[in-house]
Amino acid sequence: MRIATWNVNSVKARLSNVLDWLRSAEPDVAVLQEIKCETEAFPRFEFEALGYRLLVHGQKSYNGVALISKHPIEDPMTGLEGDDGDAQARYVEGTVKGVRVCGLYLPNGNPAGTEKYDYKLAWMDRLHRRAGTLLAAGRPFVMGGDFNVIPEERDAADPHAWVGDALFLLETRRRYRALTHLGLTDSWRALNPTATGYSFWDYQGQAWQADNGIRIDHLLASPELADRLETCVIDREPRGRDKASDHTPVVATVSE
DNA sequence: ATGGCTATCACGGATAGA
Repeated sequence: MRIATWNVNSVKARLSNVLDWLRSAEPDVAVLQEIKCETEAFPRFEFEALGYRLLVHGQKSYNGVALISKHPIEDPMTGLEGDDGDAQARYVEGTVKGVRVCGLYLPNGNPAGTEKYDYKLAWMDRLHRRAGTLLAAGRPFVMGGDFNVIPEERDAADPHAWVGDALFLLETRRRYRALTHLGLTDSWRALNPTATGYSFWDYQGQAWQADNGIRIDHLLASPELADRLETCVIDREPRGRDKASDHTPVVATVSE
């Protein structure tokens, strides 16, 4: 079973690129971030034509996430618990073939020292609580998405450029580490322990051409799922295309 | 580098991203 995450940066602007990739990579399940459209405006037909079922949680203009699956999606859920006043569409959850798949778009948080950063940290605390709840259930799950967290210096081509940034601040990384300390496994890092790999390259400054990237898109596997991990790769191909998203997909394979 | 690209909304330029 192939599980993917991809921040597409607008599902409408990226439609042909996303569909092309789905046809070639054939993930069983994928979580998409920054669809940037309302739920009703998601290009449902085009995805269904490729055999995908959809769980969409959108909003106008910004954010928006989706879970797409070749298999039935059971117990669908949208929104991350813990703040009834949070109107931003950043979280979706559903069970596919016995695996609880969580798709998330973690707040960017810049600039640090503002309410935006406070929102990011609070959101991470809520995610931590959700992970604890799922761990207590004892069933396999994966939290995948754009975490907007550079876990370590080696996850940035130019780590000094990120000092003071909300993606790399100690408080941010500490909270990410709290998730792994709960027992979640960073799938790509676990299977590529000494490799360098990035999942995002800025549109500016020739970042892609210079491979000046950061690794911020992650698939965190629960212990039950980590035992089944076979491969995890960052697929750089879509990033090199015309009209590319600034993120590229991360794909894990788990035994059934 | 004072984020020098991109998408959205809405039709100019602000807002957000990372």
